[in-house]
Amino acid sequence: MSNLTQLTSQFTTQLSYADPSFSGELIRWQKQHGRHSLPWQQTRDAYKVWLSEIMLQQTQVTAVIPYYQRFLESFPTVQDLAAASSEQVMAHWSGLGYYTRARNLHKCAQQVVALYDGRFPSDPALLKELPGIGRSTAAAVAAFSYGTRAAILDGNVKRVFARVFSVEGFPGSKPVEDALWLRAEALLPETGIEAYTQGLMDLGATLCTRSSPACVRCPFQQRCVAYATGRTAELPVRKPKKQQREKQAVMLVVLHEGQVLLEQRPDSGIWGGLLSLPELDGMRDMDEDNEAELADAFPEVTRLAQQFGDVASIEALPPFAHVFTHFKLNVTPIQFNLAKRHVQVAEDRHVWYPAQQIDSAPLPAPVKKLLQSLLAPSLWSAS
DNA sequence: AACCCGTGGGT
DNA sequence: TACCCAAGGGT
Repeated sequence: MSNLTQLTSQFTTQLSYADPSFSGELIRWQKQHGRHSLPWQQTRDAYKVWLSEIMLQQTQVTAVIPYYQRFLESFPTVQDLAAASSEQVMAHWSGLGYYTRARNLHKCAQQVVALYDGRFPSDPALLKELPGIGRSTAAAVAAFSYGTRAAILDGNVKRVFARVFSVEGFPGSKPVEDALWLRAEALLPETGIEAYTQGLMDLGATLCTRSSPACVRCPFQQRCVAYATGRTAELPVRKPKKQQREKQAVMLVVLHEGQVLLEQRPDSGIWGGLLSLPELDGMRDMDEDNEAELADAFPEVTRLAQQFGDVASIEALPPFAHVFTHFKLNVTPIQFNLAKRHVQVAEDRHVWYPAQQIDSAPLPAPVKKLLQSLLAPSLWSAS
């Protein structure tokens, strides 16, 4: 195939995706049936739009709302966020997951202040260069804040397109995603980008849901190939599953006079940049013989605890499991009550944290939950 | 290009 | 229960 033929073919393909009636129907539907009173709507403040879009990455609306409100109360402007300490930002994000988002959020705020005098650019190409903003988030921020004509492609859009146009293949794979981007660009309306973009999200979130979609109320019922062929349950194609691994960790709960010993985790890897409980030798791959291994670990973990002070008593706490997207972590917490605390070197990653402040500490959700149950107010005086 | 990165809710 | 997956980005 000649280069010219190839170009012509691509161009023709892209043109064939275009269909003004698609955006027209969606915009009409969004204005009448879409969502209009989410906390980050009814504003064109790019800071608020951007904050909501970052929080909503791979995260459901109901989970985001309280975090969004707390963030705005503590950091009303991008300048406030840029000036905040890293620990303040991480503490506000604690429990929301994907903590790289929080570090990038902080970096992004600082860059917007330094490079753009606190005003987010309206050009998606410039937005995409900022930390934590990819192609889809850049388009959403530009569209909602400035009315810029740009295409999003999130999970909602992938699901709607996969069904309406019967797009085969896992939407996360490169070739399928490329094809979906082509459609997303081709279907953009000439005007009304805000209602159109919101409409794609609303349709996917409220009607065209993963299971039992409300096709009877769908504006695209007439043109939906998956509906016509009874394949809404098969599209979009599921992610190919791979077998999950299990890991185990022994966590130390070292207590002394109402304070608990915490450890700063590295920026990369699981729970990056958060505080957490000290662990025995990191997280280990699970083998068949983990009970024996745990028994072996007891003297080892005791020696570790003795680095921090004189151990007065030891108590095995109930083990629990935490399931991640890609592995399952079995945690064995062991409590050490210290009679006397050793002096710490200044630059190590350990910190004594007051039990009263656990609620606002930058901790992973399961660790915070464990400490909250353990360090209930009535027990503060215990050790 | 495929994999890594959290948590909570739904089925 | 175990599995799926949600307003994705970084590497």
